[in-house]
Amino acid sequence: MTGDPETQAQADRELCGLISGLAKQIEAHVRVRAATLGLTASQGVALRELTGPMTLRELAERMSCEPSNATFVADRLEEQGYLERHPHPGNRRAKQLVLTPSGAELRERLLGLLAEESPLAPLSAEEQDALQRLLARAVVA
Amino acid sequence: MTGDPETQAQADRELCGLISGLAKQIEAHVRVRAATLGLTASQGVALRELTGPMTLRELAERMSCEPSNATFVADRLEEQGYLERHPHPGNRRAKQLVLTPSGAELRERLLGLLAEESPLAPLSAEEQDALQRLLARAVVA
DNA sequence: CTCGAATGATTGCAATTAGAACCGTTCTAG
DNA sequence: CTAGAACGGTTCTAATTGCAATCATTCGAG
Repeated sequence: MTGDPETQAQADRELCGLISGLAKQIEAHVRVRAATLGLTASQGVALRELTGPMTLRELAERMSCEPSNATFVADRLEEQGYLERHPHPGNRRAKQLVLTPSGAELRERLLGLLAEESPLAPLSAEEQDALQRLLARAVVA
Repeated sequence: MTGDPETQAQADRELCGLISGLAKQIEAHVRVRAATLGLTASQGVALRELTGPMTLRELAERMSCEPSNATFVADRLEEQGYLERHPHPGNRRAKQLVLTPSGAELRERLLGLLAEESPLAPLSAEEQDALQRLLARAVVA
């Protein structure tokens, strides 16, 4: 059933290329939409991932980047008045990132923009669901 | 059949996170393996994608990056004696990137390393095939 | 044939990003 | 209780990356 190692390795490489290509495509999609709101691509990703109050480390995790970079992005969002660093209840080391009202409103607008012409739109709901399950099994592993 | 827009949008966002996360995971995998051969992550990706002589633009396409970056990476590989820029037959603008013998040998070693513990290994051959088809439909679109 | 647009590659510059070092806080073994 | 390790965040620096401008070559309309 399993093909020879040579073919397998080649398929593996092609898959890597596809994943990285799609990731860049998604990033570019976020970039152009975020730009219309005066945000950079990473600010857009951060806003997208800020589904609620969370720690900086958690944001970094969701953004798939280093905490130092998340700090940088949070600084910018804070300067622009979209985000606040609150003391974390129960852990004096951590900070809780909280969207301001204008930040929450901006996020809603961004989500609306991102929903338009998503790079994943060519896939049906069922296909997206299948993709979700496959990826979930590969990641973290 | 299709769920409400709200749920759909949320699934879309989660999918974006998964894809970007897996892409970073693959990049990290390449990074550590390439490092053992004295290469950076992008040099590793370039070597992986250099399946044969190709133009710089084609390499950039395969690496999902800008041509300027591909130029930079090719410079490094050329300095290290793994790559040569040949005049392209039939198009004097283009250059043909060709691996030197030592470059080809290094590539083989890298491919061997990359095959070990691939982040995609948790998926069966059938699952990888399904993933390949789903991604191929989304990308380029 | 010829001129303007498009292509392939490179350069310089600005911005993003990762990595290591660091400080304060929290956890834990003894 | 009390080191010492681990954690969360920030800062600094270096490396990577993308973007705009440029040059040479090629293509295409007229």
